[in-house]
Amino acid sequence: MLHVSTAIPDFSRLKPKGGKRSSKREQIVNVFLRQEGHLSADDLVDIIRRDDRRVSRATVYRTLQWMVDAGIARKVDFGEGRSRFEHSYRQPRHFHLICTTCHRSFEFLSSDIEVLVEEVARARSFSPAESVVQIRGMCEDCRTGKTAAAGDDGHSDMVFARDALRIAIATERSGLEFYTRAARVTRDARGRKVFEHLAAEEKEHLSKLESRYQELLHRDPLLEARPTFLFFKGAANGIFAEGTERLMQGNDQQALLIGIKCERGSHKFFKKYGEQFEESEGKQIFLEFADEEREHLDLLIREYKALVKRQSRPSRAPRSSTARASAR
Amino acid sequence: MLHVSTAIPDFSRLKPKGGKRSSKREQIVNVFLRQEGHLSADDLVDIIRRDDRRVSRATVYRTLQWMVDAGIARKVDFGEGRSRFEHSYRQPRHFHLICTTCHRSFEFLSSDIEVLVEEVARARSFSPAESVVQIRGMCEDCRTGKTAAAGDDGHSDMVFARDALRIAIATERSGLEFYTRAARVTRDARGRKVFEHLAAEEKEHLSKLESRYQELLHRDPLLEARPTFLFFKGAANGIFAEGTERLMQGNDQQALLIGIKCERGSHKFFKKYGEQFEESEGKQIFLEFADEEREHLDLLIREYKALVKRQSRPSRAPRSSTARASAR
DNA sequence: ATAGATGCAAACCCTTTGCACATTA
DNA sequence: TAATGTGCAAAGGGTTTGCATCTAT
Repeated sequence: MLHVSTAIPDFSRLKPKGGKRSSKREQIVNVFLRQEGHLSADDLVDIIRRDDRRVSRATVYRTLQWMVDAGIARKVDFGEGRSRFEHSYRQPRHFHLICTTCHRSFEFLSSDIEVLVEEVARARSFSPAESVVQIRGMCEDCRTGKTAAAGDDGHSDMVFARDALRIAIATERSGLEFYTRAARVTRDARGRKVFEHLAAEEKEHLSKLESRYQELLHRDPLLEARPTFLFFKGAANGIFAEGTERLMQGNDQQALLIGIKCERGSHKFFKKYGEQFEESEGKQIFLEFADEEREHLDLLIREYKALVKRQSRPSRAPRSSTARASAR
Repeated sequence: MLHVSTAIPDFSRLKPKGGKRSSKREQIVNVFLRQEGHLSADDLVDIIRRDDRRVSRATVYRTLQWMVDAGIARKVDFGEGRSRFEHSYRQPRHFHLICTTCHRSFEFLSSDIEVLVEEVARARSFSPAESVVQIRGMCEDCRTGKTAAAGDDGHSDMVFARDALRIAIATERSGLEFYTRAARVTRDARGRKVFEHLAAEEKEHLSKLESRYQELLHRDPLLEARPTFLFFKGAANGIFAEGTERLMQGNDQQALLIGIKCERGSHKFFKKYGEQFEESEGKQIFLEFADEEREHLDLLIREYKALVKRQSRPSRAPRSSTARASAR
């Protein structure tokens, strides 16, 4: 039901230490890459043997080790007493929901959990290399007694793109709210104009993102119902929301500074994750969004500098100190 | 270096299905309970054999299984290809930092991570039974090349009590801030008095908690430097902070409602965790704190009802709208 | 020709089990 | 006595390895 990996990268140059080409290894690698989900060594042996009976178990084990070294595969341990292997080229580290009844596993990413994990590690002076987050329990299918659609989940690129768009849209919305309010509370005419300009841009880009989202849904009408893959709550809701709240308490200069801080946080976040992901529509969305935030950031910085310059001049505009009692 | 388990519960009645008393099993259980940290079956065999050569590996495995069934031990899998076992009577599920260099492991608890994990599970209609969070990397000792103090960390009850106190103090502080501000913005005289009363109570209890904290430090001067075990950021900082912000936008009635919501959240949180923990000073602190919050909650509810009643009467008291600028 | 890949079977590691014997209720 | 615990050795499952053989460069 879920589509097969589309863009298989050139793994031939990924050889760990210049191994030789060999038909068997390539065969095993190809079969592995064609599979979705989390395979045990035995699963892979079975699948390989369907095509070619004369492949030894040892070769499969050796090839799996080779793939791990080459960065093609990642070894995961679900506590079953044996290892499983998943593709590692397509996406960075991620977390798992593991059904202890049907033994299927489902992937998700959570920047929020990652942030907390990093905080814990820092607090304990620990250098984290790899984090394992596994939620074990019973999946919906097993609970409701549905005929579990065989195989693992193997999240598709489209779900990834959908979630990336949702996060971008949520961020864009809170950015729009921020600039709208900033424009309202800014007294300096030029500053207000900047915020109005940015609000207009956010609005335009928001509608672009929304139509892109619709277009995605059009490609797969069932897409919206698919389970969430990216849990990026903090990023989607938090970055601008906090700034918006702080807007009321500051002057024009501070409003610009808050905007700068928000855009910088947003830019860094989307860039960081965008770069981690492998080639995919979701990655594109993250990187494009990072670029847009960067542009806003640059504009805000320029305006901030200009404002400081203007204010430091002797003939600076008089500051109004009336705190408007806006609708409360 | 870290103290040995103090209050070993009566595990003789914890027998899974009425097993018989036997010297060997008791011997193994006692040795296990005397150890700190995460032992492999082999570790345990070695230790047992130091006392008594005539204990078979099979018996140790069987006894470990028995302890898991009895709730004395918990099996953990650190992905080493073998199981490890930790005490399970002292604390509920927790997470691990695992040093892949020296193979020691360190425990921590994070309600914040737990909350996120539950959110993910809910979003994917998954019934979580058990969550595994492992941060793998390099510990401070290995990074700085210090002579790693052998053995695992085995967090002590005192660290637990210290962290429980810290969380209680942080919550108390933000509660104090909440009531102080609530008293300032409340127009209704009786309502104001309630908030003032609660603020005074929080202040008093705060100083009690602080002196208890000092007393704990006095018992172990190095305690403050020990690494954090409880990461309860959201609980410590979040519950009242949000309410404090919302205070400004509401009327007296809403202030009471916000207070009720905060105290209820706080009470539920401390009760939930307090009940999970095994007998210890930390558990006591959590439960005592939960009780205090419950009292506040009840008071607030009574006051809220009284206020509603008064306001619904025709001859209601005139509202004074003077916001007292109390000592700030 | 030579380094590396493969197949096979044996070895390994951790863990469980069958069975005879010992211990406890 | 009946039920359960223990030791020993064997078996089990997953994985690795030694070695002879094969295959690409």
